[in-house]
Amino acid sequence: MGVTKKYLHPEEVVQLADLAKVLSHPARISILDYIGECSGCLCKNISEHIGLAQPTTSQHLQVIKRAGLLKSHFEGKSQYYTIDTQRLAQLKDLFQNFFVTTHQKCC
Amino acid sequence: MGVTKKYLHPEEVVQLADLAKVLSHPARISILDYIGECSGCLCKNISEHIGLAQPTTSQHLQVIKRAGLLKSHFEGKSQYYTIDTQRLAQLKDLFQNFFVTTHQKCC
DNA sequence: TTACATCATCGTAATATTGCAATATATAAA
DNA sequence: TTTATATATTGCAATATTACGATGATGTAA
Repeated sequence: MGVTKKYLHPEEVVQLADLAKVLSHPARISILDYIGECSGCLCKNISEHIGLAQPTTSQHLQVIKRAGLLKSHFEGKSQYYTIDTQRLAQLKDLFQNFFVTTHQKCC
Repeated sequence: MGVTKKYLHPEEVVQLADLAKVLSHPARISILDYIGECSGCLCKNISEHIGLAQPTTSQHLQVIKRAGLLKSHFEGKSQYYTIDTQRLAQLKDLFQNFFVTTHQKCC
């Protein structure tokens, strides 16, 4: 019915799925790529760079931020986004762990 | 409009997003976990184990299979699913690559 | 103050996803 | 052949996601 039955699955499985969902849209990967490159850029810059409207870009930014992958600070009217490298490393480990564990079980 | 504008993004970005989408549902992660454990199990077993109906489970299995992460072979009426470990390793590298590259750019 | 720039939120339309009952298909066993 | 078992497919309802125009909120500069 369009509703994911999260309660069926272990907490850590749901968490990994939620993080994968953040990366499951190309715009959000492009955004992370771009922010990494310019290290501190504006929503407007990002929106122009990836070719999506400003509100759409803002929405994607919120999704990434909610997952903890982005930090931001205002300088006057402008909000500069940067990647939370610590959280990124954490994410990397989670995925790595999943792949390694799954692979080991198979063999 | 519910439609992802994939044409805006580089091919490799779209590919990574597509693979992340496979992992973006807890049922599909649970399925991979379970198949890893029993290494060769039936749709019915899986459906009972994760608590989703058989058709729903079958759908998820197709999604994972389409991404190349599952192999299967029939033994009589039964279809045994196993993980394609080579493809899994490939996926691991893709994600790893993304995280490392993104992290390096930031610093 | 006014005018402008940046960004988030709201409202809405189009489309995608999730889940299941019912059904179809195919093989095994009786 | 009939019956049972395993799985895929179909059809549908509920919900989620994606995208954008319009609007609101906030701060800067004139």
